Amino acid sequence: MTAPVFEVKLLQHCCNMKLDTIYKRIRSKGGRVTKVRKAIIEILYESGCILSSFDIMLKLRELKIRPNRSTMYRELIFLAHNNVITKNAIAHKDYFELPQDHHHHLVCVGCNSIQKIVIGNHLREQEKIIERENKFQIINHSLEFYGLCRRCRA
Amino acid sequence: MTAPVFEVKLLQHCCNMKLDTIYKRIRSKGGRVTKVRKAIIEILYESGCILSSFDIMLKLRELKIRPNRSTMYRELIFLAHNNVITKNAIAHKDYFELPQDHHHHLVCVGCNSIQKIVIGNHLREQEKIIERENKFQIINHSLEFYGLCRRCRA
DNA sequence: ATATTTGCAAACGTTTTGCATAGTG
DNA sequence: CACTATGCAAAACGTTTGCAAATAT
Repeated sequence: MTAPVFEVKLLQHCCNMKLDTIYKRIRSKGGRVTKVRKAIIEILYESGCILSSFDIMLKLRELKIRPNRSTMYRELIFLAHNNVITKNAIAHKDYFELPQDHHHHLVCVGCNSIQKIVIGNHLREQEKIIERENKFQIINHSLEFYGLCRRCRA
Repeated sequence: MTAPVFEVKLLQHCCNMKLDTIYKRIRSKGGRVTKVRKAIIEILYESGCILSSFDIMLKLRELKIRPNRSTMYRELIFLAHNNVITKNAIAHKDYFELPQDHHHHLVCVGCNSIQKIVIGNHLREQEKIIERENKFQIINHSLEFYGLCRRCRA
């Protein structure tokens, strides 16, 4: 019996939504497309990867935008609450990304870098069984692989 | 094409090691089997499930053991560092359990309860591919399913 | 005019630290 | 005796809150 072949590939820029669609959604919820809010979305859009609150704060600084910490945290809550970004707790910290095709993360325990990977969504089948057997309604899952990235292995 | 059938079952008490083996390991590392340390291990052994630092503190209180917070945190670090317990960060908090057969967790977003599930270790195959394709050496992974438990669904 | 967004200061919950004391092998 | 474990106080860390002022529609 041969092991099944899973598809594995890297993702680059691959947000599911256009920026305009995102802004429209914000306005449709009664929100305003402010400088900070817009910048956060663009930072996530440009980077194409998962970023911590702190990462985002740094990138805002690069853009000469210096919101108060609480403002930025509130923005992130607002955006996540309105499904404009997704929130993911990894190792005591919140990480954010724009909605994209189903994927998971490789977390380097050496340098704390996080990279995306796409593996076939084989958990979906298992989720159905888990829901049935445990009478537990699954909303989402989080799967991270911890290890050493290429640089840190050397 | 029929969906593959995955094995799903609940775990109860199922630590891989006997308590004596654990104590021996601690002594072999130059550690002492103190009151607090022993109690923490027994609490995890008895409960058979994953517990937060806070949970453990509460259970210690039930046993009339009231260590300082820092003592307990240091114990948990010591035990995890010596592979007597495993540490798992879920939603900004550390959770601990005794080493046991490979399993994952169902995290209820309603009541924050966490239950164990065993699913066939299908990730092992994928891990090999991920390691090869990404030149990333995987040490372990963490997989949690978030959703609503039976009680919270009602 | 009204609601949303912001800054500030202060608090939160969890975890870690430094240092002196107590306890154990 | 030398070393490990503990208590205490204080800090670190990421995040959240209340409230008043500023801003946008």
